Amino acid sequence: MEKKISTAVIRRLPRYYRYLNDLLKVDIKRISSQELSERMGITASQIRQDLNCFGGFGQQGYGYNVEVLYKEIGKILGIDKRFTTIIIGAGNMGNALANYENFKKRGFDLIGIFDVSPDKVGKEIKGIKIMHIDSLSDFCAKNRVDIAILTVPAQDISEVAEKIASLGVKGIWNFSPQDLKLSHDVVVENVHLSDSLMVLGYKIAQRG
Amino acid sequence: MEKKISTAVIRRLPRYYRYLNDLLKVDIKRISSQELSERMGITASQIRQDLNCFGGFGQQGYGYNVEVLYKEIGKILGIDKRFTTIIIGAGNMGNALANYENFKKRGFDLIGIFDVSPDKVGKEIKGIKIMHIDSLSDFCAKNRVDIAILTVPAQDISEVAEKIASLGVKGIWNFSPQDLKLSHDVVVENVHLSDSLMVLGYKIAQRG
DNA sequence: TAGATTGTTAATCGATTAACAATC
DNA sequence: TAGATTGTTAATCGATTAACAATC
Repeated sequence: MEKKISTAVIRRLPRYYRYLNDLLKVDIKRISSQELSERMGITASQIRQDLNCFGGFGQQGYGYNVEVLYKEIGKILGIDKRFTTIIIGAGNMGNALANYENFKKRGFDLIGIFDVSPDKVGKEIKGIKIMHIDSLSDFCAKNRVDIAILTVPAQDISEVAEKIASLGVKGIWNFSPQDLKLSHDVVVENVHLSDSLMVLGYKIAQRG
Repeated sequence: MEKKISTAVIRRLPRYYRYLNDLLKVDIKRISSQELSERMGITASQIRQDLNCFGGFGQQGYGYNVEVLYKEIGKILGIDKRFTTIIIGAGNMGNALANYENFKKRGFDLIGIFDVSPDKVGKEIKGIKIMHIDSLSDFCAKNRVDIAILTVPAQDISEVAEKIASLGVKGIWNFSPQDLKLSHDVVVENVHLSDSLMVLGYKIAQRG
């Protein structure tokens, strides 16, 4: 019976990963929770608590070996694993994400792009032909698709999402402004850009 | 002495706003916290608690008037206010954001785009000329800029961010993978896409 | 060994949920 | 009025922080 790890902890992992990578770049070999805490702006206690959810990666009196910790967090995050992804919606956002070099490096392989627009279908992004969304089922039958990236501009997202979910996709990265309610067991990660911008606006207005 | 409203509450406001908008669209005039709770997947108690941070928008025995509540939350979020924005980094992501219709509707007016690349400077996106980043100071001196949207691909973001902050920008919407540490009092809202994708990967791997 | 710093337990703080009196 | 549902206080739950014994 493994203990449940809270979302708050998980969301901090990529942050740790980034900071450790920065340390590696400037050749820092070891770091204490205290020093890391100062750099990241969180408490040393929280860092130790977080890391100990996954194991004892440090050493008393020494701190943490940066490279070891970096690798361990990478392992926890599944950096070694590879995921196939498809993008649904070949608009500006879909295009931007298709061109994000970082994702491939992190184990996410783009294998298909879909759209409804006849202007787009047949064209290529990053050497990948844009297919019509009607061929989605076929494509998923022939290829294992782990993650669908939804960048369809608005409206009837739920239908598309439901379809994707039924095709055995394991996760959805949702850029549409809608929340998804799915009947299948699919992991959904939302990126609600408008929400984020509105929060920024609120905070600015508040600051006076 | 106004009571401090937690970030958790504020981050839920845009979500309420969206759901209320959906209700308006299908002509639902009133809603109880109970019914909204079922739609949104959060507790009725939390909804009432959240809303009462800002005022008593409901009516005992009746519930909430959808339109009134929608407008009130809009007011809280500052939807009536207008913010000028500039985009720094005219790459794919900058391009995608510049083309986002929603933002204008929500009160965010794009008034400038900047880049370093000679290929891009002089070209237009959405009728806005891309300027060289060296002209940023000049531009900010001549125009009030509320929000800077940072979509510079990587590296020395901190320098650019620090500069922007010194020019009197009130908020930064940060799409770079770095966290910003600024000496000025500027509101920063991060959109760490790689972090988000890694969390998705983690959850999928976990699900087994 | 002495000093440093972790791993871990206990204390605190804050956010969520439950309960219910107020009131439409 | 009776029924419904809010606004709000109190209880619970979970996450963060503090403290310190274990140990390198």
